[in-house]
Amino acid sequence: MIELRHLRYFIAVAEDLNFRRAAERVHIDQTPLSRTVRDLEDQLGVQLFVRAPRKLHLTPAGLRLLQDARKIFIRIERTYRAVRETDARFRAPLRIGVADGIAQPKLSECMVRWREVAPEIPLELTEMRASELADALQREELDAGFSFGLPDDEALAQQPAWSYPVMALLPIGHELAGQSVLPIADVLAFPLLSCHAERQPGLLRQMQVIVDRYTSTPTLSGEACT
Amino acid sequence: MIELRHLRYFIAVAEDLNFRRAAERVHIDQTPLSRTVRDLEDQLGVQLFVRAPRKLHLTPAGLRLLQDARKIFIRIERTYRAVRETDARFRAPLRIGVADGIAQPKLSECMVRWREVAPEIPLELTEMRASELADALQREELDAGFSFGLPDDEALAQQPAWSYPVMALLPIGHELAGQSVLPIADVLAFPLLSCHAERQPGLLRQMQVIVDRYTSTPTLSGEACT
DNA sequence: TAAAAATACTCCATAGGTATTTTAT
DNA sequence: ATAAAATACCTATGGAGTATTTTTA
Repeated sequence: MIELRHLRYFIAVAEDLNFRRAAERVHIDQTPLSRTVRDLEDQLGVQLFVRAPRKLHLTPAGLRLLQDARKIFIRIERTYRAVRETDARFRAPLRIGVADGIAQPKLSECMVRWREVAPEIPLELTEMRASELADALQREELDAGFSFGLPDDEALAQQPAWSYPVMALLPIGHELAGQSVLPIADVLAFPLLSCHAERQPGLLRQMQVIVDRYTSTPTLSGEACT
Repeated sequence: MIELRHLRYFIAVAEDLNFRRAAERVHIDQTPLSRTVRDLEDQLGVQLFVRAPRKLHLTPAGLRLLQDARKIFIRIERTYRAVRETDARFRAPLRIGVADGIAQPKLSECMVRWREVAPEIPLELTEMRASELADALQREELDAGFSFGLPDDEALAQQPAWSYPVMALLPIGHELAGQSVLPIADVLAFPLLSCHAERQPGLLRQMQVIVDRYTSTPTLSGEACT
């Protein structure tokens, strides 16, 4: 079977037209070089060199092989480079930002699933504020992020990933305490504690939407998602 | 050093996504196959497969290598074919026709010289009549030929290759015998034996030219070429 | 005779094989 | 229990080296 070794050695001899010097170039002895070139000729069934005692020269077939073999090596090297580049691109960790105090259980579920789907691609999670997350995405310092929703921005795509139930936290003696499911309107009749406007702007916005919807439409009476 | 062996084995595994079956395809055992693919990965410094216990799949870099490696093998096979064709074309013997009883010493001189100049291209000499030679050249069954001159023909190119001295063969007691150099006119005063009109038409034509020139111009007295 | 390639042989590196273990279904 | 790949170890092919011969300028 013809191997690249054969072609490497052949090229050296064809370029030097001298077995001794060619042998030095490829760091082997003249003997195995001669033998390997001869082996190549046998396998091709073609004479590549005319071996005159003092002068060696290529046959037309040898010239053809020299030209093509050089191109083949260039192609092979290019392939190795492309493969390494592809690897580098895909082995870089997927950089994910987490903002707004996204709950950990969901995230670890995601990470477990990721390991099943693409174990060769590492994940890099970074906790940050929502505004920093938006900036980092803009600057392409992140590949994706999780947050409770960012202000609309043409340069950012937002998709719902999952949802949380809205819970009411009440003092023990509160008149609404004890019911497992509360109509939103009932809850909104009482003063509420807002979340931090700087820290969880997305969450605040979502809460605001709910409050607005249920307080400006008194006839609405459905239950909140449990 | 990465050899074609590595790429051949890699392609088999990448196509089957199963080391066992791939090993059968390339007629080796699963063990050396695994080892060789691993060796390829080490040399490239790139992971080509994701080895999950029951399912094997390519990394993006592996996919890239598969695509490129296939093309490389196609290119290599094409090269071998081109080299063999070049060889076949140039190794075909040079077909030469010899007619008109061309003297052997000159021909063997030519053949010796040819071996020096192009030992890898064999010669194929064929003796034939001059008319056959012309036909064979027309039909491209010969590459070249030697003769004493053929009738002019647009499709044939004729070039003087060498010349012979003209000798007079005389009976021992002849009045002209004994002189080492004879004026042509003296010889032409006697009846001459012509050569065979069918066998050596070219030679006959050349002799006729000489006879015509020297008998129609009685004042001419120079010596023939010695 | 000197210079270059081919021969004859020797050695060892490594390609390939056998037996076994590991791992997850 | 089974199936697939990895590990450990062994064998032997053949790639590479040393010494020598051949051949022609």
